[in-house]
Amino acid sequence: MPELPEVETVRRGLQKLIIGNQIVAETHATDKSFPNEANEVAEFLLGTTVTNVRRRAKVLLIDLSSKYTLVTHLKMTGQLVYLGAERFGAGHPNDSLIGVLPDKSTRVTLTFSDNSHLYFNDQRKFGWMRLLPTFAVPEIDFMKRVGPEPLEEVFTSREFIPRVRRRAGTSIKAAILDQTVLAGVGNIYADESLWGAKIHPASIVRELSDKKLVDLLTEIKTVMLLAIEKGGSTDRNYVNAEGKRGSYIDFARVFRREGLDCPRCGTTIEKTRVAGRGTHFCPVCQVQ
DNA sequence: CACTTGACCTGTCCGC
DNA sequence: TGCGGACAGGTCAAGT
Repeated sequence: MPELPEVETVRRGLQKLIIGNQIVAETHATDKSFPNEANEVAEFLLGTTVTNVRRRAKVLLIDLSSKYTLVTHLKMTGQLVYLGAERFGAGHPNDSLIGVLPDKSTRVTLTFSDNSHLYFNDQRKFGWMRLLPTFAVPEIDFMKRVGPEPLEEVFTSREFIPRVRRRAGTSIKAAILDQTVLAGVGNIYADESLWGAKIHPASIVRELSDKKLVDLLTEIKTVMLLAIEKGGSTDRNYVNAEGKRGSYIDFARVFRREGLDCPRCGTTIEKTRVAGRGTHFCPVCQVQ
């Protein structure tokens, strides 16, 4: 599911909902979803309060007063949903995509002292949640290897171009999906950005001019900002911290629009496979 | 080293 | 309505 804009939307929601909350209980379905030992949980999670909610790449970081951090990767179908005490057991209000929680996809449940809850749901079980000392978070393999945040103003084409060019022999789509090149781009925003920059997703990196790569970085930043503004994309499972959908998909130009008209030139959008992923593009305005 | 493919899981959709 | 296969927003290990 979630790419940078979705995780950022969840982060913003949780920041409003759980900062200052005290955690009083934790349960998990399997050790794969939450591998920490019970004694670590008792010592560094239970009784602590949430001090901050951060994001790095597609990883969500919930800092605790114990100087530990709950590190969560939602992978394809993960959700972090908060339910206030007044709704507990009653399902979600309004336009939520979520029914009564916990449900069969619930992997981890945190209970706060006011009897509100945070649920980590994950249909496909690819995601995980781990308790780590806050200082140790940057030391995990993923954090050591992951590239720069695309929305940092200091991240410009000066840095982007040499990083993409390390993947000279592969497709540009594979290059920008590579989290060590830059952080946070996934399948939806890769397709959307490449359309914006008029680059065919299968173009080989070494064949692309620097100017094209400059355009691409501009598009990545623009698309990510718009997607955050729209609360992310709900293609299937994604919901924010309140269980609600994101609406970027209504503004998508190519993603999941195969058979429809390109909004720029009117040509029928095609779907193919690039870098092992379903890939949407306009065969006329996105040239190799 | 650079690059590609399959594996991890469950659910849904599509064609027969 | 049932059944098999393909596919789904991410990452990693293992293969070439």
